[in-house]
Amino acid sequence: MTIYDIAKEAGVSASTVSRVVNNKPGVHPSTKEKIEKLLKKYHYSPNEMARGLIKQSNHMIGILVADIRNVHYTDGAYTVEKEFAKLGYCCIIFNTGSGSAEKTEYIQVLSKRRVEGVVMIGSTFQTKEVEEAVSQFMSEIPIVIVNGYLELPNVYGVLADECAGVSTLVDLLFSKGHTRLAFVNNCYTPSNLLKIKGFEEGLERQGVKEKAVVYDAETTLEGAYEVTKKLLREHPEIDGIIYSVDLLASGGGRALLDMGYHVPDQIAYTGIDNSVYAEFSTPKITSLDNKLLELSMMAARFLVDLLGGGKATKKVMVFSAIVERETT
Amino acid sequence: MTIYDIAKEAGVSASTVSRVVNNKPGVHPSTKEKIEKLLKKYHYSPNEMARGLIKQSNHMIGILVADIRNVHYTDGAYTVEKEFAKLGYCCIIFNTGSGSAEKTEYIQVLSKRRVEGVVMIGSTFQTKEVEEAVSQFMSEIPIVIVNGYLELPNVYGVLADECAGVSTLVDLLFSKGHTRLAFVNNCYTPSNLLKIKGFEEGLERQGVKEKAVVYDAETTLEGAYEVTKKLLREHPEIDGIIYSVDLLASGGGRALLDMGYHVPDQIAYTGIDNSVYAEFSTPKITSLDNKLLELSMMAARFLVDLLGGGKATKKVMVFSAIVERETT
DNA sequence: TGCAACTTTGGTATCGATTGCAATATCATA
DNA sequence: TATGATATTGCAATCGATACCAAAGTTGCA
Repeated sequence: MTIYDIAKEAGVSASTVSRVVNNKPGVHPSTKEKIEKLLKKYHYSPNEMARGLIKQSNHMIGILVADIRNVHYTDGAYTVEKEFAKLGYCCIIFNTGSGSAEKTEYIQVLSKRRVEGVVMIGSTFQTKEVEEAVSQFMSEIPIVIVNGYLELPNVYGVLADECAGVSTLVDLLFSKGHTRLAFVNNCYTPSNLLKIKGFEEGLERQGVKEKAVVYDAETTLEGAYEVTKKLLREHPEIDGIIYSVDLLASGGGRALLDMGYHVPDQIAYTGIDNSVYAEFSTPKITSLDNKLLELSMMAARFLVDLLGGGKATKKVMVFSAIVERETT
Repeated sequence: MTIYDIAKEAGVSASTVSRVVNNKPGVHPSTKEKIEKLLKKYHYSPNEMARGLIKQSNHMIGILVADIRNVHYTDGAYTVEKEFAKLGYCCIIFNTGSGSAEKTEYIQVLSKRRVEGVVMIGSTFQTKEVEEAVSQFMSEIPIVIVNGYLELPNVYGVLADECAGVSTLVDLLFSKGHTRLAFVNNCYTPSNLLKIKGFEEGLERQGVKEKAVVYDAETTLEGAYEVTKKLLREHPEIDGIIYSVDLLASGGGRALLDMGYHVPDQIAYTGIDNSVYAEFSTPKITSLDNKLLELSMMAARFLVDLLGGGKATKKVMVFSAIVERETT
């Protein structure tokens, strides 16, 4: 059912039907009523592709999510979606994974779809390849990155200050008397590099002169378990561990228990992300809440403002908050 | 940058450029090369709205998710998304919430967007209102519902057999010597009604004559906590509880602990959904895995087949599996 | 050289809407 | 009844692509 079908049956022109569909003035009440009746009868639903084509605007935005294993990220995506659905926008969501190749591919797809704005969620969007793809295919529309930033005129960033956050974790551990700290990392994302930086800065601020102890682990419970055992074998003096993600902290905590350590007196540890792992592990894990949900909400608001022709801050850093539980 | 801009600069017609863009034969190699150079130079990206309009197909599908608090649902949505992204489809995702009004609204939105297929995730799509909206606005495209079904020619269902599942939970409890059972329900969704039915059928099969004990609780840890206490005050004989969702089981379990019950000897309980609550609560909760991820994957495959002109089973019931942990 | 066969290219209609302008109808007033 | 003002309506161009068909150009062979 097109606007022409309706027009023919009503004995009017397509223009008139269009006016009725869009509730525009200048249509005789009786004509309007007749047309409205037909619209209902045939459940007419305007073709948004055609409309988008002529209007040069389709009320679609794109959402790219880097890591769907992180519930905060997916929740963030839905937050953005809800915010835009309220405004009558459609969201095209792609789960890009952590690689750059897929990301640039999806950037091109979104460009072809002529989305009017994009929200990217994840620190892994902060790469040269993404930057290039954006500047080539998306230089005309506003882009807001959650937990990332690119130095381009149309890109805005809403980031957790993970560096500062982790250094406050160091402070916390020191304040509880844990001064020989180690960091267990899972992978070298921009975000994790900041965490390590925060770890080192925290130690420095506390006057520690030696090189920071950093171990690598697989992103699994078992990986963390093994690495934690290895860590304490090689560095028995360690009495505080910061894990780059809660998952690791959960697996590591189990290792500590099995090794007979008393938590948190003898050894304390924290996770990062304040995920379900932190909340539901035994013992419950002290963690750093990056407030990704708030960040996503802020990103959505920014994009809304930008689409409305308004301004937004180019780069916002939000402080993370420590959620203290039973491991410190 | 449109195809005409490229054509003008190359000194050819739009038709020729179109042929090159779509890699169609019949273009002289030298012409082709010249055009390709320009396409790269200007980062030409074809307007998919225009393309969709003329081609009468835009490679978009819609995903409606009823409940984003259920991680399995959101995971399911991403599973579907990934499956379709592989095939070059775009997914428009809407989080509809549990109400019917929003659902019918989003069905209309998807219809205007001319999506070629839809996946709905959640039992709450199984309502009269949704059925009507679908038959009015979406009778021409294939729809697959995860955990739901509608009696319409273009609707396909992939469901967990929750009724059978819960009755096997009853069997499990009986086999462990727990014969005075209660069911704690959170809300009366079609899915939960089936669970209750399974509960009653299970009891009947085990030869229980009395009326099944069913309590209602808010969908919160605290709600389950309170209701569990009330339940055991009013029915001290109860020695087994099935909670309609893991969240309740987690909260209820805490109440049992606080009341001094010994789990699972004195009283046993289970959740449903096999969510993080089941896995991470202490004690770890025995739960029913509805295999929503597999269901979603199956739904995606069905829709792919249907879009490819193939057939799919109208309604598939998948057996749920008990994941036994520490509470039974 | 002439003609058929094939390759390459362009013209034009089309998809389903919107929109400015022109045309017509309606009405009030002189 | 004539006139101008206003209310309705339709025409035709447009958005950015695709696709069929015709036209032009090229090649091979008699």
